[in-house]
Amino acid sequence: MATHEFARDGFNGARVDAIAARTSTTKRMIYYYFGGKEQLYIAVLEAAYARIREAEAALRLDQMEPEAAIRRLVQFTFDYDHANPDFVRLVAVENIHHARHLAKSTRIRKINAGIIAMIDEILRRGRRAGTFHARVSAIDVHMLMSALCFFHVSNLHTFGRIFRRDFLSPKLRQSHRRLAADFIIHLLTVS
Amino acid sequence: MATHEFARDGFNGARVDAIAARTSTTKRMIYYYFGGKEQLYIAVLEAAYARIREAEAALRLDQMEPEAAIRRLVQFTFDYDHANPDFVRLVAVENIHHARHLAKSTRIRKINAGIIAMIDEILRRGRRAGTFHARVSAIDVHMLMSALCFFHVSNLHTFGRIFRRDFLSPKLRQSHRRLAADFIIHLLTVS
Amino acid sequence: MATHEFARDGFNGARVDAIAARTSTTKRMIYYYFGGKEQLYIAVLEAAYARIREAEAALRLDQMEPEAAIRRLVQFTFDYDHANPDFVRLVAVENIHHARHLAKSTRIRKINAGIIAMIDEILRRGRRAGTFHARVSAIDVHMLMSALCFFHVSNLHTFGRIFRRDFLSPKLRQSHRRLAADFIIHLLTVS
Amino acid sequence: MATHEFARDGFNGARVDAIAARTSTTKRMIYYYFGGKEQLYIAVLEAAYARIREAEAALRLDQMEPEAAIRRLVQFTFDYDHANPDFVRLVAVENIHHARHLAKSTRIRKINAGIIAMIDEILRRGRRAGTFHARVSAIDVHMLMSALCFFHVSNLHTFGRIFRRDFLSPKLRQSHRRLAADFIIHLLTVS
DNA sequence: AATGAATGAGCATTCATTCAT
DNA sequence: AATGAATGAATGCTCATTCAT
Repeated sequence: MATHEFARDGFNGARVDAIAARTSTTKRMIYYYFGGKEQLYIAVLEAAYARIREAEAALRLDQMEPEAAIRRLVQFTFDYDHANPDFVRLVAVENIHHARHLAKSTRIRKINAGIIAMIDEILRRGRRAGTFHARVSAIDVHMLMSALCFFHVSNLHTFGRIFRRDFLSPKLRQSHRRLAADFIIHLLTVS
Repeated sequence: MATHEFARDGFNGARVDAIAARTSTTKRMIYYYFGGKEQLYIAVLEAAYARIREAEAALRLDQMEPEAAIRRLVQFTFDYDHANPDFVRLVAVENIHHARHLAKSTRIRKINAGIIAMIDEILRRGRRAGTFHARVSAIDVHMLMSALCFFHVSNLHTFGRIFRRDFLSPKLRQSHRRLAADFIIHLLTVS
Repeated sequence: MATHEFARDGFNGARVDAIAARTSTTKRMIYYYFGGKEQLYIAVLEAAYARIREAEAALRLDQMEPEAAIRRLVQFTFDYDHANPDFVRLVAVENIHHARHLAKSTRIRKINAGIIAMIDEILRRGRRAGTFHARVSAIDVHMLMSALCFFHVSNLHTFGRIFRRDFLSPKLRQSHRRLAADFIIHLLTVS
Repeated sequence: MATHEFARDGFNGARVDAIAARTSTTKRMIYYYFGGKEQLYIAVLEAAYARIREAEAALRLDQMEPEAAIRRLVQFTFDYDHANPDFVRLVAVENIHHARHLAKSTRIRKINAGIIAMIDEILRRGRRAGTFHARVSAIDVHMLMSALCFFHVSNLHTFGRIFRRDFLSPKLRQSHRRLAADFIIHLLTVS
C-alpha cells in the first residue's frame, strides 16, 4: 500500500518508484490516475481518515449510555491507534507539513464531520440526563482523547529510546488506556 | 538555524544547501564540522532537547510545594511547546523515522536523564507529605503531561483544518492549559 | 565513445559528464540505460572484448595450415593492439582494479571462450600433423602471445620516456612483430 | 606506504587523506614536503624504479658468463615482478596516464640508465665470445624480457577471471619463468 | 619548520514528472 | 484507456588544495 510508504518515509521520503513497485502498477499509472505524487498522497490521507471514521460509526455508540459510550470511544481510539500506527504516522507527517496537502482536499472535512456530531450527540444526552456538564465541547473531547491515544503511538520511538521504556508492553498499554478513559470521564463529570 | 529547516521540512525534505545559506556558512563547512547531513540533524536534535531540559531545570521546582511544582511544570511544558513549535515538530519528525537517528546519539539520554529525576523527586516529596499516592510513576507523569501539551501543538494543523478550530486562540489555549494541569494533579491526588 | 574516456582516464578519472557530452546524450540517459557509471564501464569492457574476438574469428584460421595460422594470429594480435590502444589501456585499467568490475559480468567469459577454442583447434591440427608438440597449452600460447603484443603498446609510454626510444617507429614495430611470431612458433615446434 | 595506495587505486583513485592516514602524517605535511599529490606520486614512482634498479645492480652480473647472466636477469625480473606487484601496478598506472607524470621527473632517466648499460655490457661480452649475435639491442632485450615478466603480473586479474586460470600457482609460474628465459636466450643465440 | 582550519569546484546519482504514441 | 521512453533540475557529498599563523 502507498499508505505504508508515506507513513514510513514521510511525504518527501516516500518514492513514487517504490510505491509503484509495491502496488504492482507502474509509476506512469499513478500519474495517469492520480495526477501526481501529491494527489496520491491526498487520496491516501482521505482513505486513512475514512477508515477510522467508519470504524467509529460501526460502534453504534448512539445506543449506549452516555458515560459507557464515551468510555468505549476512548478505548476504541486507543486501540485503533495502536493497531494502525500507519494512520498515526500519516497524520504526524501531514502535521509536519502544516496540513498543507490536506488543505487541498475538500472531501476531508466531510469525511470527518461525523465524529464531532457523534460525540456531540452523546454529550447532549449526558447533559440531558444530568451526568455530564457543559464545561467542554465535543471538539475538546475529541481532541483531548486523541491527544492521549495518539501520543502513545506517535511518540513511542523517542520516548522509548530516551527513557528506555517499552511502550508496547501490554501492561503499560492497559494502564494508559484506562487513564485516558478516566481522564475524559473526569472531565465531563467532575465539576 | 538548521533547527528550523529540519523542523519545517523533515529530515529528507530539508536541504543542506538551504541550511548553509540560512546559517551564512557553506555546505562544505557543514560537512567539515558535522560530517554529514545526519550528524548535523543529530546535533540539532541534541541541542533542542538540551534547551528544554535546561529551561525546566531553571524552574527551581525543588523549592516549591509538590502540587504547585507539578502544576508549574505542566504549565511550563504547555507554554514551552507553544512557544517552540520547532522543537515539537522536530520530535515528531524523529518519531516518523522511528528515532533511528536519535538512537545514534549517546548524549541524548544523558541530556534527558534529569527531567525524570526531577519529577521523581517531586512525587517522592508529595508522597512523603501524604498529598500524592503511588499510582503513577515519574515517567507516566512526564508522558501524560507531554501528551496533552505536545499534541496541542503537533496536531494543531490537521485538527485546525478539519474541524475549523483556531488552536492558537489565547482562550482555547488557556482552557486546555488548565485542563492538562488539572488532570495530572487529579491523577496524583484522587484515589 | 565512452571507451575512449575510460581508456584515457581510468575508471575513477573518467567523468560521466564528459562521456555524456562526447556521446551527445545526457548524463541522465546514461543512468537510464546503463544504471550507473560502473555498469556503463562494464558494457564498454564487454564491447571491447567482443570486438577483438570478432575480428579474430573473421581471420578464418581454421582454413589455414597450423603454423601459418599461428603466425597470422600473432601478427594480427600485434597489429590489433597497436591499432587499438584504447583496448589495451582499458584492459590495463581493469587490471589495476583487480578485474573487480569484469568479475560482475557473466557475458565476458562467454565472449572470450572462442579464442581459446580456436587456438586449441589449431594446436590439435598441428600436433596431428606432427608439426607441433604438446609442451604448451592453448591458454599458454594465448598468454605469451598477448604478453609480447600487449606490452609493446601498454608500456610504450614509460619505456619511451625512460629509454628515449620511439616504439611507434614502423621499423621497430616490424621487428618486434616478427620476434613475437618467431618465438611462439619456436615454442611450438622446437623440442 | 603511499606506493601501495597509488598502486591499488591509481593516481585519481588514491586519496591524499588515505595516504596521510597510512603514513602517520597529516595531509598538510604531504603538501609541505612534496608540494602536492602529483609530486608525491612522482617521488613514489622514482623510488619504485630506484628499488628495482638497485636490486639488479646487486646481482653482480658482470662477474657471470654472458648466457648465465642473461638467464639470471630474466629470472630475477620475473621473480621481482611477482614479489612486487605494487611496482608492476604503479608502472601500469603511469602508462595509463601516458607517462605524463613521469615525464616531469628528470631523475627517472638517470635512475634507469644503469640497466641498459648493464645489459649492453653482457651482450657485448657475449658477442665477443661468439655466443650472442647482434640481432637485438640491449633495449630490445630489456623490453622483451620485461614484457613476458610484467604481463604475467599486470594482466593476472583479467586473464585469471576470463580464462579461470590461477596465475599464482607455483607450477605455472615456474613454467612461464623458464619460457621467458628460454625466449631471450633463443633470441640472442639462434640465428 | 610545521600545522589546524577552511574551502571552491566538481562528482555520481536521484527524483518526480512529461513526451509521444 | 493505457504506457514505455525520456529528462531537467537538483542533491548529498568528496577532494585536492590553500589560508593564516
